[in-house]
Amino acid sequence: MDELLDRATAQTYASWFRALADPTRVQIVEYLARHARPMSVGEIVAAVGLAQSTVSQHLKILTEVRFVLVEPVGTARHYRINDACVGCFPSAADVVMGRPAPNPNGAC
Amino acid sequence: MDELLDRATAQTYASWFRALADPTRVQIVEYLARHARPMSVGEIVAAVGLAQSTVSQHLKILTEVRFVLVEPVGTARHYRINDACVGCFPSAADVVMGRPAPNPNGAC
DNA sequence: CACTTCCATCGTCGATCGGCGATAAACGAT
DNA sequence: ATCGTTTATCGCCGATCGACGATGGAAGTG
Repeated sequence: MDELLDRATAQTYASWFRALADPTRVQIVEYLARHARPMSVGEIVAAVGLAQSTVSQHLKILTEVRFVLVEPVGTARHYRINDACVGCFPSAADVVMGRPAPNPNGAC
Repeated sequence: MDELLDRATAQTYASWFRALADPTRVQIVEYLARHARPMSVGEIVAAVGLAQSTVSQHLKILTEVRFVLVEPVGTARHYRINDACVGCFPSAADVVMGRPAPNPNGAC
C-alpha cells in the first residue's frame, strides 16, 4: 500500500541535492569549473567575498559529497571539481524513475 | 577578477535543488511518479505517514517550482508530476557549464 | 627556535526548516 | 442553512543552517 521509496535512498538523494541548495555553493562550483584549475581557499574567498571560515565550511559540504576534490599543496589546499561526480549527479528523472542513488562516499 | 555566477541565477538553481533537498519530498515525488495518476492529499498523507499539514506544506514547496501540478477536483485537489519539469530540472552539469537556470515560474 | 601564512574547527547568533496541532476556508450533500 | 469532508494556513517548537570572529594546527621561512 505504502510502497514508498525507502528512506535511506531518499535521504541519499536529498543530501546530493542539498549540496547545491545554497546559492553560494552554486557560485563556488561554477567558479571552480570555469577556471579549470585547482584553486586555493584564499582565491575562492576573494571571489565570493565571504569570511574565510564560511567558505571553508561550504567547501567541506561540497567535498563531503565528493563534488569537489581537495589536494594539499604545501600549506595550501587546492580544490577542484570532481568531473566524475558532475556526470553522476542525480537528476529529477533519476528520482522519478526510482533509480538507486549514487553513493556519495564511493568513487562515483 | 570576481567573475562569479550572478547571484540571481545561483539562487534560482539553489531553489530548484532545495525542492528535492528533503527526503520526504523525494519520496513524495517518486510516489507521485510511480502511481502515474493525479493523487489527493489524503492519499499522499496515508503513504508518507506524516501529518496532513506537513504534507500540504511539502506539496506547496514542490508546486512553487512547478515540479508538481495541482488541479482542484470538487473539494479535493489532485497533485501530479509535471513531466516537463522533470525533463528540464537542472543538473550539476548545467551549473558547471554556467547555463541559464530554468525559470521556476515559467512553463519550463 | 621563532614567525608568518594558510586553512580547519569551534562557539555563537539570528534565520530558516521540518514537524505538529488547531483553525479556517472551500465545497458537496443533506 | 447546516453539516461533514478535504485541504490550506497559522502559530509554535526543536533542530539545522549560514554567517561570523576567534582559536589552533600544519607547513614553509628566517
